[in-house]
Amino acid sequence: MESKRTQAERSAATRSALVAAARPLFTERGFAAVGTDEIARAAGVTRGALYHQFAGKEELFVAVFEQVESELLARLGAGITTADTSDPVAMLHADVDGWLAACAEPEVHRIVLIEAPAALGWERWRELGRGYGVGLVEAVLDTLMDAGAIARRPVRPLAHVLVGALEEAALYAARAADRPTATDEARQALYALVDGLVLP
Amino acid sequence: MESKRTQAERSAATRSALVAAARPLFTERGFAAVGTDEIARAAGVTRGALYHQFAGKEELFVAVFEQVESELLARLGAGITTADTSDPVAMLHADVDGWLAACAEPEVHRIVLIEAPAALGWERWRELGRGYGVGLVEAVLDTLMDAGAIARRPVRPLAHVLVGALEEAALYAARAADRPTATDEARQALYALVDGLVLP
DNA sequence: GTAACTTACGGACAGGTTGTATGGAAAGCA
DNA sequence: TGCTTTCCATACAACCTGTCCGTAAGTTAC
Repeated sequence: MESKRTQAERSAATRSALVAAARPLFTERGFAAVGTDEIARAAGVTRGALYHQFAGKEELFVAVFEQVESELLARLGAGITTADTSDPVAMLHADVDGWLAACAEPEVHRIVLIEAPAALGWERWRELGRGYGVGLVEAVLDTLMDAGAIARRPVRPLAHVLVGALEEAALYAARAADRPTATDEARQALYALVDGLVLP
Repeated sequence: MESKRTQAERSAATRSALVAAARPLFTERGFAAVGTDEIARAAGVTRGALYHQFAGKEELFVAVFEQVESELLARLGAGITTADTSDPVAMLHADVDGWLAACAEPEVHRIVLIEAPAALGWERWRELGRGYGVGLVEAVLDTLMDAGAIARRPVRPLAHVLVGALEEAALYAARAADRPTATDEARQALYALVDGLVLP
């Protein structure tokens, strides 16, 4: 019976139902264009439940954002930790490829790259993202600097700049009319950029 | 007398008053957080005038965006056209410096980099920006490719990726607690990136 | 110059949105 | 079982956007 559910289970079910309902709506129409009533109805509850579980619409968006980000991180992290540093160019290229492949999903580029910075503000977006994308790039750079493959320099700013390049490349590729061609163009541009970092 | 103003003058005055009023409001609080009534009152008119002059709030934002962008372009273009291609590294570094200096203004990074992609959608943002930032970077790259300073490759994707890096660097620098240090870190990171493009 | 017409603007209205307050149902605890 | 706390639905208040209509200012025709 449903009656035997514990409070924690009830809350968790409602929260995940709301996040699951909001996720495709935010992906397709953006944060501002979709209302809380539509989300609640899609989740099979009312706005009352939404405002009980989340401080507001923005906090619900944060939950969606973190879900997408953590999935993205898990996906990229798996490919990165298995690389070896003896061929830094190949390693960097593999990372670029993994990123572009992941960003082919509309969820990532719409929620993570488009809506989040405006809905949350750039500062909070970056703060949340530090543990994700930027942190990952920092780890890669740090590994390669330790291995002597690229010049030692402050990691964080370089990681930020690279993340900016990666994000823009992903958007360029994802929104183009001829997506395969654009993806390849973006890939080559990123290759050119990261190859320049590797010491001869 | 006011009575002798022509219709075109009246419209132009109202439009520029609205844009001038909206610009600092959007800069400080963002597109979504400031209402049309507040803008109209700050401009000394009513919402009726706003909706007569602009199709909607979004179109007013576009007018603000284009004003900021065109000022930015004029500022950067002046420094770029006077450079010479004999020293490509110095030329690229000068461009980077000019960009970072321009983005120190809150108007640029808030309106152009944060609000615009979400308020207008990434596609329209990019479309409007093609004539501005991306176009400028394309011009620089094209010049250097013609001069043989960097390898010939598709210009547009590389320009996009670089613009992404430039934008993220500007945001990183502008929002840091210790801005001078962060600006220098961002500058060095961008130098490392663009230096890697220059042929030996 | 004035009459007919177009453009610019102010005020009021309808529709929809977020966030809150209130009441009841379900679960935890004694 | 009785009492408290948590969870959720409904109703409500305060917005905000976009539209409608009336009026005033400017333009054109006669």
